[in-house]
Amino acid sequence: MNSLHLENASDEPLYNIGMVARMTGIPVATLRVWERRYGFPTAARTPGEHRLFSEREVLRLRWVKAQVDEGMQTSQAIRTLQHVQEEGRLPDILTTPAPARPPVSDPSLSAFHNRLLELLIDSELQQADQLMGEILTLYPLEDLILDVVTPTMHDIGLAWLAGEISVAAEHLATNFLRQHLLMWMITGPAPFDGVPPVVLVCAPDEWHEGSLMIMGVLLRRRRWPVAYLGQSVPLTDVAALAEKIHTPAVVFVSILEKGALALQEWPTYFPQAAATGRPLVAYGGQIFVDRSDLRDNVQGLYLGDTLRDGIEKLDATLHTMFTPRA
Amino acid sequence: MNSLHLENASDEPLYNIGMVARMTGIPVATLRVWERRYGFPTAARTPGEHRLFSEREVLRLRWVKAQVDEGMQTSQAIRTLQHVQEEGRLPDILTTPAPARPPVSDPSLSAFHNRLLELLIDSELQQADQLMGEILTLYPLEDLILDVVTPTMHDIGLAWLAGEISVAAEHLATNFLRQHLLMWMITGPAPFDGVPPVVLVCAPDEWHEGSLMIMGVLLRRRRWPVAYLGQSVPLTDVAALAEKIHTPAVVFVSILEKGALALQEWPTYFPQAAATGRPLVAYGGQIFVDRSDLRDNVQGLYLGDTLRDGIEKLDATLHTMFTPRA
DNA sequence: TAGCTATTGTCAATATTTTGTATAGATACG
DNA sequence: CGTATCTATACAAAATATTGACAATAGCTA
Repeated sequence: MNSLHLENASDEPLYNIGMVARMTGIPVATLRVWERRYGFPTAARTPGEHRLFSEREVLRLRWVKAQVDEGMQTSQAIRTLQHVQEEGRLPDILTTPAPARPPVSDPSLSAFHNRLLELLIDSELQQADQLMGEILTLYPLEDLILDVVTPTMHDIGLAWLAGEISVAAEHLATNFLRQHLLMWMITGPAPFDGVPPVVLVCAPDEWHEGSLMIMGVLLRRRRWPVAYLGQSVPLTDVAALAEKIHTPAVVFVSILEKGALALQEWPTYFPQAAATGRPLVAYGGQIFVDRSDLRDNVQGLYLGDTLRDGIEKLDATLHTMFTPRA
Repeated sequence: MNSLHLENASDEPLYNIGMVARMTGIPVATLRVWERRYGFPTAARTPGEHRLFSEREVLRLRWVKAQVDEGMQTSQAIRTLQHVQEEGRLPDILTTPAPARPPVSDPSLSAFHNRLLELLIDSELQQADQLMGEILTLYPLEDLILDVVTPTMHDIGLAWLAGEISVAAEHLATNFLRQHLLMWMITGPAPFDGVPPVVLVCAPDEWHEGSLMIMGVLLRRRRWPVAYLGQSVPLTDVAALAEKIHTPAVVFVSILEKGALALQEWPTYFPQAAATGRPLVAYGGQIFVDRSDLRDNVQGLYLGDTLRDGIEKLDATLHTMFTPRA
C-alpha cells in the first residue's frame, strides 16, 4: 500500500497566521478580515484561540491571491473558489501561470503515478479524478502529463498485455485518460491569433494515439492551435488537408515499424514541404527510439527520444519559423 | 485574462460589474444603462445592492455584443435574445431577411446544424468552436447535443460514405466532435454523491461509439456518474466490472446486427441482473429501431427509438430505482 | 434640404458599499 | 518578560449605485 495520504496531510493544522502571511504574501490583518467578512480562510484554533492553517488552506489562499493580483475582486475570487469547489471543478491552475513552480523531477510525482495506476486498475474513477485535481493544485499540467499520465498509460498497456487486467478495466482506464487528454487539448490558454492549427496525425497503418494526444495537449498548452486527426490517415489526404488549412506544421507519430516505413514516402505527397521546409514536417515515436536506423530514411525534423525533448524541439522550431502575435 | 469555459456556464452569481466589463469589453456605464432601459442583463445583488453576474449572463452579453458589432441595433439584439430564450423561436424580424444587412447569424437550431457541418467539412475548427460557443449562449447543452451535434455526426458519416470528403477531413471533424463530447462527459454539475458510476459500453463487436458517447454526456449532465468503456468489450468482462464497482446500471448500444444478436446472451453473464433487475441493464441503438424483431430476444430495458426518449427513460428509471442524495 | 424624434453611449453628482489597513487593549505563546 | 496573536473599532481609498442630463447618429417627415 502506497503511503501517500495527501488529503490527511494537507488538512492538518500546521501554520500560524504569521507563517501563512509570509508564505502567501497576504498581510496578517487581511487574513483576519477575510475570515470575518467572507468565512474564508477557515482555520483550526489552539486552546488559546490562535489560528492554525492547513497546507490545503494555504493553497487555496495562493489561488485567491493569484486571482486578486490579476484584477479580480476579493469577494468575487472567494465566491468563485467556493463555487468551483462545490461543482467539483478544478480551479484553473491551467489558465493562471503556476506560482513558484516546484522542481521538475519531484520524487512525489512518481508516487502519484503509482497511486493513479492503482486507482485506475481498481476502476476507482472518482478517486482518480480527485487525485488528478490534487496533483494539479501542486504541479503544472505539463508535469502531470509527462510524469504521471504518460507512465500510467504505458503501465496500463503493459498490464493488459500481461493479462493482468480485464479488457473492461483496460478500456475504462484508457478512456479515462483519453478523456482528460482530449479535454486538455481543447481547453486552456487562448491559442495564438491568426495561426492555423498544427496537424497531428498517426503514421499510416498506425492505431496507437497515446503519445500523439500528449503532443497535442502540450502543443495546445503552449498556445499553438491543434488539428487532431488521430489514427491512421492516408498521406494523400493529410497532404491535401495541410495545404488547405495552410498549417504551419504536420506532426507524425509512429510506434510500429510499418508506420515508420510508410513515413519514408511522405516527400512524394508533400513535394512542396520537402523542398521548401514549409510547412514543417516533424516525426517521432517509440519505433524511432528503438531503431535509430529508421530515422535515416525519413526526412523532416526528428523530435527526439522523449516527449519532453519533442515538445521543446517542436515549440522552439515553430517559434523560429513563425512569430505569432498574441 | 479569465477564460470562461463556455460549456459549463452556470447561473451562479459570481462576477461584479467591473469584471464583467473587462470580460465582455462593454463599459460599466453601458451595462447599467442596458439594464435600466431593456431589463437586460439581469444580475443578482449583494446585500449592498452591488450587481453580481452569472457566467451565463456573461455569455449572453458576449452574444449581444457580437451582434451589435455586426451592425444590429442594441435593442433589437436584446429583443432577439429574449425572444429566443422565452419561446425557442425566432422573431419575425429575423425570419424576414433584412435588406442589405451584413449577415447576422441565424439563431435556429437546424440552421446551426447546417452551419456546423459546413465548417467542419471545410476544416474550419476555430470557427466551429466559436459557433458552438454561440449556440451555448442561446440554448442549453442538451439541445446543442441532440439537435446539432448528433445530426452533424450523422451527416459527416454519410458524407464520408459517399466519398464527398477525405479521410483526413472526416477524422478531423469526428475528433473535433468526439473531443467535445468526451469533455462534456467529465465536466459539468457535481455528480450525485455516493452513487457508483453507470457503465456505458458498446455491444460486443460494435465499434461505433457516437450515440454511446452522447448517452454518456446526457447522463452526466443529469448528475449520474459515468464509467465509459466505449468500443467492444467482452460480456464477461463487463459483468465482472459491473459487479466490482456495484454499478446501478449497464447501458449497451448497438448499431449493427451482430452486436444486437450478441446482446441476447447477456443474461448468461449477468444471471443476478437478469433475475433481480439489479443492476439495471438497458440497451438501445439504431439497429433496434430498424429491426424491432431484434428487441424481442433481448432482455432488459429498451431505451426507445430516439436519444431523447432514451435519456428520459433511463433517467426516470434510475430515479425510481435509486434516490441519490445531492 | 431642414427639422423633428427615437436610439444610444457617455458623463456628472452624490450616496453607499467594499476593502485593506491601522489602532488599542487584552490574552497567549515560548 | 518580550513577542505574537486575539477581538473590536475606526478610517480612507476605490468601486459601485442611482439619477438625470447631454451629444452623436440614424431614420423619418414636411
